[in-house]
Amino acid sequence: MFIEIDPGSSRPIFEQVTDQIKFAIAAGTVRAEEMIPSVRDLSKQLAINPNTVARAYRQLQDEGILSLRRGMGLAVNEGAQSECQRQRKDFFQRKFQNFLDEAVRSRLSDRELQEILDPSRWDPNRVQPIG
Amino acid sequence: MFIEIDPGSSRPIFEQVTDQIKFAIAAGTVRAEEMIPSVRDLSKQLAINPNTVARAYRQLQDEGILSLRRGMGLAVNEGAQSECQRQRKDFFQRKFQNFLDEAVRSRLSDRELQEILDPSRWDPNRVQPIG
DNA sequence: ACTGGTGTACTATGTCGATAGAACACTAAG
DNA sequence: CTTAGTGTTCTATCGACATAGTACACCAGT
Repeated sequence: MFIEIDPGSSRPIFEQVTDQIKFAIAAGTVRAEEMIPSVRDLSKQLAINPNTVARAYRQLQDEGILSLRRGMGLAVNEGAQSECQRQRKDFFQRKFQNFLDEAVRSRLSDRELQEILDPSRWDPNRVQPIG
Repeated sequence: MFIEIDPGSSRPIFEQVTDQIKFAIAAGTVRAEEMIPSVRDLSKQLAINPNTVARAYRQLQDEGILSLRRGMGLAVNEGAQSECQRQRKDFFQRKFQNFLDEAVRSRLSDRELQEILDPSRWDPNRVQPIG
């Protein structure tokens, strides 16, 4: 499981963890019935506090994504992948809509918006999927 | 000057204020040599603490966007509009690039991304410019 | 001079995210 | 049984953000 954390982001770290674990499940990096990294392992890998990871794990249990195997760790639930795929799609849908809304509210010109969204200006090599 | 604050956002309120004032200057809602609302007026209008507004104003002075008229208030500087337009363009450019990067990193499929970005699915009436 | 309106500075309080460290109950493996 | 590794819970501390309230120096208008 490969996760990246941005400490400078205004988004809380524990939410970044829950997001990225959901995305990993949606992508099939971890499949149903498989175990996810332990609280202590992931906290060392990401150089963050174990409590922060534990908080993310607790929330994923509350959402029904993960289930506790006592003494073993946490496992991905059966229907989790399709659920995470739905949430991922919704996550980016909402994010892009917020982007458009804010652009309109700040009176960004159509010409400027078109330039920003122009696919021919994207850099497909700037970022690569993790894993 | 019309500004909207989202108290639930993880982005600090004082940064939301600086952003929106820059956007208002970029849009020409307030022009050079004009005064912006007083600390106390804007804090009442937005229902936030005067100290929060003061912090935003102080930062805008440090950036050279506003200038102090002692006893009067703060005025928009001469070259502020073009500067704010540059920053606004850059702000949304960066925001959209982050959106794309995060989508790629989470392995969102090209088909899903295309659906989200499809202009024919936008709702042009959902949001209106402020002012 | 006086009043009222500017921005600014300061202390105190509360919330929230994050860290640090300890302790607990549970279980697999030796 | 012992050991080591699970997740969980708790207290304490820190920093950033926001609020509340007060005080100050400055200036326009009357």
